[in-house]
Amino acid sequence: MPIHNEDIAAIFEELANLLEIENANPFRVRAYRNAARTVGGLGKEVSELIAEGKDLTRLPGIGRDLAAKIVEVLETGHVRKLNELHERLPATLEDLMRIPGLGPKRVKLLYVELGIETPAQLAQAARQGRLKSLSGFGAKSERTLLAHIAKRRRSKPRVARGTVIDLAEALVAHLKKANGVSQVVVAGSYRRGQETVRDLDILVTAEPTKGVMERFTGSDQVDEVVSRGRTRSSVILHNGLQVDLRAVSKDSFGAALHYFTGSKAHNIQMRRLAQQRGLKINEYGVFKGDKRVAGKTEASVFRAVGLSLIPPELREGRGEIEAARNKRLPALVSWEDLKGDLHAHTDASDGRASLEDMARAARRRGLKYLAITDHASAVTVAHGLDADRVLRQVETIDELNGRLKGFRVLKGVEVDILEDGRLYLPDSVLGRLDLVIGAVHSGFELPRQKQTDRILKAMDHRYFTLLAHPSGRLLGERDAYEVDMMRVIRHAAERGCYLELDSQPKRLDLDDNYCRIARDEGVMVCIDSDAHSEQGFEHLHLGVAQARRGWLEKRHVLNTRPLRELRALLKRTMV
DNA sequence: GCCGTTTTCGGCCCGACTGTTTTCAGTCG
Repeated sequence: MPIHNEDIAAIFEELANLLEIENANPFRVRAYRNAARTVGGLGKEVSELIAEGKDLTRLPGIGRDLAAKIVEVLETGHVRKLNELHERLPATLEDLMRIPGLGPKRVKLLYVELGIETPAQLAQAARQGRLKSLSGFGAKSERTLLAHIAKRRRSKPRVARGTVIDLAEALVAHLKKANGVSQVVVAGSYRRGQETVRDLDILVTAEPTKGVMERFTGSDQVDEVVSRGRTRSSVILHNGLQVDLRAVSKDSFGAALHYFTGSKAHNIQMRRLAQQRGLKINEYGVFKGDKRVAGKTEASVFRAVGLSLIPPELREGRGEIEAARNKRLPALVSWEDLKGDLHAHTDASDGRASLEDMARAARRRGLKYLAITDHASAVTVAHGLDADRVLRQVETIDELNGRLKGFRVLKGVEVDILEDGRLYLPDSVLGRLDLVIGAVHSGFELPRQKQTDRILKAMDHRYFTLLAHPSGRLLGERDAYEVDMMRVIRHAAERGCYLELDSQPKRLDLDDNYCRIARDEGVMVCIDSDAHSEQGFEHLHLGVAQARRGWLEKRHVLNTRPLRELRALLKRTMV
């Protein structure tokens, strides 16, 4: 059973929780939390870094002790330190910690004074009115804890960012109508373009703040008001999503926007940097003593600590501050850079619009070319094309290109990679096309080695150009299949083929980490819509955000090239 | 437990809101 970074992060997080309950040095606790965040947010598997001979103590927040514990987990699957703690504290205390309103101090009190170890025991004690005997607990605590347990409102699952965009924009429009409001921005992981979000953080400038707070907590979308203050309120919507609102003055807007955009790791690094320069950063500004020296704009905050503005998508504490300091920030790819789209479907397979309608919709979006890549598949649910129908579509495209001005439809196919690595269509057909996208649509359960070999073999095919949605994951629905992505990326580099970044809200596949690795390994990424309708091209915005999170510049993205250059790149040099 | 153009000790990011208090601890982001 391979140990993944998330497993190590979970162990460190549990160590932090249990140590906190034991009243350990809070900075020691924080060290475990920082390490969990570092390992969890790492692009590569730690096991891989070790295999490459990298020194783990060079990772931020990882020193000798924690590096040794990481190795211990990888080698044995557990950490002795955690086992020791479990001899004194039941593992189920973690479940209690996840109940809103319960932290280490109160969990410890519950356990030591009342012997409560599980949420069920807590509920029973609350119903019997026994919690009131503890200092810090009252009748209100008993009621709210019971409600939380009944609703099972634990840590909420993350949802795909693409599925909350409409909601976020509706909330912004709603708040803009409140009295005294001038600016409304969704900050947080949403603004950083993260593929999934746990909640929405909305920042407003308002004077006074009363009107906007009332309008926010009184919205008919709100199921429950968690907290309501003068500058900060928190609600849970009917769909379960938590939304936090923060109001600041205009003078603090930049500092607050920076602070609430995060990420946490980025903010901590920024504050350390400020400290080193004798400055203090909080959400109201950058301060030298009592004097505010910056804060009206985000740029002013960065400038105050000697940095140029770091785009939100990079603010993950993955080296962006160092890059800014060295004036080596990437010039990130943007929506305007995209010249075309190499992955779209028509009603010939599982799309909803005709070939011509799709082409015209792409042109309306400002694109110069579009590859039609219907499914060629044994999977009948997608109405896959067979060889004859592919060839007939080739003729239709030739005819359409004769009529379209200033736009080119490319002939392609999304062909199934069979379990043995062969492609579903014969060379006689594939050779007639401008590009061939290979995709895994079956055999998700193959073991890692077989899955990897299967994909590598497909990439060796003389007509293979692009690997579609390389991991196969569906956010919130299906995990990625087991595959050695490093070998896939390196093989793409050797064979001169490309990797797709599929922009579908639930795919966003490649993910940001592998985009960055592809960049480092010299493999170009293609940001595709995988559109199944005329509206599907909108999703390219999501793909661009993901690419930016992966530090990709225009030159790293295949479909930023004009048609002539693209054609040259699609001609495989290796055979 | 980590970390170092004020180094190997003595610091460690910062503030708002709630409930239970009577001046604040605990939790959260």
